[in-house]
Amino acid sequence: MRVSAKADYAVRAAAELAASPDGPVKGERLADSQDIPLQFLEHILLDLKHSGIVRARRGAKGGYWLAKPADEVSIADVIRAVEGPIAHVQSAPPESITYTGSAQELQNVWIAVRASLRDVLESTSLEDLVTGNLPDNVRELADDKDAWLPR
Amino acid sequence: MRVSAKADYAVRAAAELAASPDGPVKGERLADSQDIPLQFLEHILLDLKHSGIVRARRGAKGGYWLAKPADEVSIADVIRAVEGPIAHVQSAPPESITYTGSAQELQNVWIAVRASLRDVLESTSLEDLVTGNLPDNVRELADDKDAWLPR
DNA sequence: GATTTCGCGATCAAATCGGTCAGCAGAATC
DNA sequence: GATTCTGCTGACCGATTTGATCGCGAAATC
Repeated sequence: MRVSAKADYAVRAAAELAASPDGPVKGERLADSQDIPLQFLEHILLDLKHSGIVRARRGAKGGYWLAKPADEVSIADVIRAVEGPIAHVQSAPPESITYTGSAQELQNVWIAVRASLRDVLESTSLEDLVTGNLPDNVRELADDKDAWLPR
Repeated sequence: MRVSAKADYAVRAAAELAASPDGPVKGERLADSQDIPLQFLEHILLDLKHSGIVRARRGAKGGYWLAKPADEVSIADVIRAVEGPIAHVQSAPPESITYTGSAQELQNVWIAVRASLRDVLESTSLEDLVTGNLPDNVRELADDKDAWLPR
């Protein structure tokens, strides 16, 4: 249940792209501005490219840019591009697992977990992220004081 | 963002305990009924014991039982006992991370992610799980047809 | 054709994951 | 009090994942 460095980096790089007016942005600039190891970032950007979130051109004047408008790319899209499915249990999707005995209802819980993650990550676009205009449901969750307490 | 085998096992074993009328349940029976490797399960049960969720007695007539009523133990408690904090980003709690530039709002998103996970896992008790009587918010999420679709 | 920048596979050290082994420590039974 | 049962615990293990780095090829620009 943790967010990997890779996913975190990916979202930050994508945000940086979303905030840059069109035209290619060099990998190095992304790495600098978000303090991400350049060579690692390049692999991440490659993943993003493979899943159609980003485009790239080489050579001088080359760089990366978003393949779609920033309001059509969700944070979930970005995470999936680098990490695969968002909420797997034992490496299998929750809808494919069945439990026996007293744990029978557990599948519903994992489904609910995935749904609640999606509610946040799917509804927040890169544009929401860079403008600070988070969707109401997300803002509500983040504004709850208890949400900031560790456990 | 995945649920480990350990966490899955832990919840299932705890559910089995919650469903068993008091009196110690042997590790072997838990392992059998939930199809978990016994020796691995014993480590898990030890974690649960160390965090005060379970008690145990050795020897003949020994076994494990819940230290508290099943409606006072949440699934979140169980997961935390074996996996540590529920939603860390790069191994750090989201409230301790600060982002710069275009990613400044990202912290709020991670906080919201954690909050939404808590909404599900904290509100569901072992009793809810074994009776199938899931909290309304959880049931609502699980009943959504879209929640069952892979992505 | 020189330079710049991405593309991508190979490699790597360290950590994590899922699990087994073996031996010790209490509790019950005889 | 000896035996048996069952949990307690640390050591260990192979495989995978994580978080990178290196090196070289391929495109684009000048």
